[in-house]
Amino acid sequence: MADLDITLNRVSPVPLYHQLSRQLVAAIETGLLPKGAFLDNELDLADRWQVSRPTVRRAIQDLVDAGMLVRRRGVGTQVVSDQVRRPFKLSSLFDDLASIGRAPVTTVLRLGTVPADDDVADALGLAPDTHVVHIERVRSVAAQPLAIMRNWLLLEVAETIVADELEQRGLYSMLRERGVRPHSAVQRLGAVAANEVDAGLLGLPVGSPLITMRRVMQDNTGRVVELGDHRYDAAHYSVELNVIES
Amino acid sequence: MADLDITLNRVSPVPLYHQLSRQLVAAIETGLLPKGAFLDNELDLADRWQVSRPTVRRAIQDLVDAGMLVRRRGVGTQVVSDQVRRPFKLSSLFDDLASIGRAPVTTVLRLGTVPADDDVADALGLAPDTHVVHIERVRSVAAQPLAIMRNWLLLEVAETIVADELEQRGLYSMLRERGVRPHSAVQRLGAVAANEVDAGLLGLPVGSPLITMRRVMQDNTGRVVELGDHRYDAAHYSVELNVIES
DNA sequence: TAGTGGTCTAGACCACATT
DNA sequence: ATGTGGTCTAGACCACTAC
Repeated sequence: MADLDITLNRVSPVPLYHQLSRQLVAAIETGLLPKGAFLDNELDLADRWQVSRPTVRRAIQDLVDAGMLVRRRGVGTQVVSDQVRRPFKLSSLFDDLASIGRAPVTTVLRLGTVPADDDVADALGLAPDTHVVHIERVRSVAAQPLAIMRNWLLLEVAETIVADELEQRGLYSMLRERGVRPHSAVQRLGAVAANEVDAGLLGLPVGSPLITMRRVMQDNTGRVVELGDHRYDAAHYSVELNVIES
Repeated sequence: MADLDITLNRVSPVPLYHQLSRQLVAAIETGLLPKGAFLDNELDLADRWQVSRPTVRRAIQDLVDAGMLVRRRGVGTQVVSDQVRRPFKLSSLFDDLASIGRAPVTTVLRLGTVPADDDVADALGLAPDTHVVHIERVRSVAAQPLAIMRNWLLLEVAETIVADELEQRGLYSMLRERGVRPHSAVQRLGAVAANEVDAGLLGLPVGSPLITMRRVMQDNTGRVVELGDHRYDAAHYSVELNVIES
């Protein structure tokens, strides 16, 4: 791996460890560091790259967390995978589909302010009947509906949302623009047989298998901002995630 | 939060940052650090606990990764959730069920050596027709079958597995005993309507919704050890995961 | 015995948010 | 202007693995 050349810019606002980890990822993806290869030890790397050992360790740790490297005490650090490992991020289906090169179309079925029912109020931590913004959308690719997306949002972050914009972008990017910084979400994945309503919206026979995803999202101030209840046509959608032992 | 008393054992083999993070988790779960509360700043904490600031930061980072704390530069570190946040770990269904206090029963339907078909060989990175260990099990709780679990494993790690033991323990704990240290897995979740075979095994009508989970597991040497193809009764099972923005 | 990663320290300077 | 977390350094000692 000695022929791996790393360039660091100490003036850049990008942290050194991140500059390092990006270039390591690139080296693995291009095959310059093939599967099974060992990295040099951390002290040598720190010396060669002219950074401290903690900085080297932090860069390596990012790749370990992504499942691309394995460290073993007394042995060394080794490339375990040359696949692109996509972490399971806080993203919308729109982003998912757009990123795989297909052109999704969104139709807004409902958009308006409604009193929260008990379930919604409980999930968002509001008093029952507090008014919230309710959105219902259908996502399609190549005229094939793939997903029904139902969301309930705090009034103060969503009241300026209009349907036109929702049909062009993902909900999360609109929220970010309004100052909401998503931090964490609890998601529950399950499956159901399509009822009449959902089957009709998706153009499927009643009873077709659907993936259900229910999500409660908090922003970086700890405020619960969004409840999502989505249903995906299981014939055309699945969820991939990487799990790393910690 | 000044009344939070932390005790550290510097002789223990448990790292200081882990001793700290465990006690912070406990303080949050017992309500001693309620939702919304701020931690003192990192320098004060380091001084009070008589550890260095990097050690404090590492302990806090573990809780941030678990979604229990949020850090904001210039502001402070705040408790966002008093929920028990279970990370999505490398675990088997057996562990899941056992941990919620129910008593699962495992029935081994098949256990033996078979030549790998193209799909299995490809997933495990073997030449076609290499022999592998194939296992098929059904998991039940209270006489209700919940899951069908089909696995294919490398001969060298699984050839000593016997059915009796499989009915008492999770597969992963048996692998660990044989020196396999699971490191990462790629999982794909989907849904299907039950076919005749699976419906029969689960005691459900044909067409009932099932959750499918396909998993490829690597150990800490980068070796692909296991392929799993599992089906869960969606009426009785779902998958919960936390997603943290990074 | 030699070499590796794992943990820990005691500082330093900076970017950012708030007052 | 002040206080916060974010980054980075240059060491140290230890636990584990392999030979």
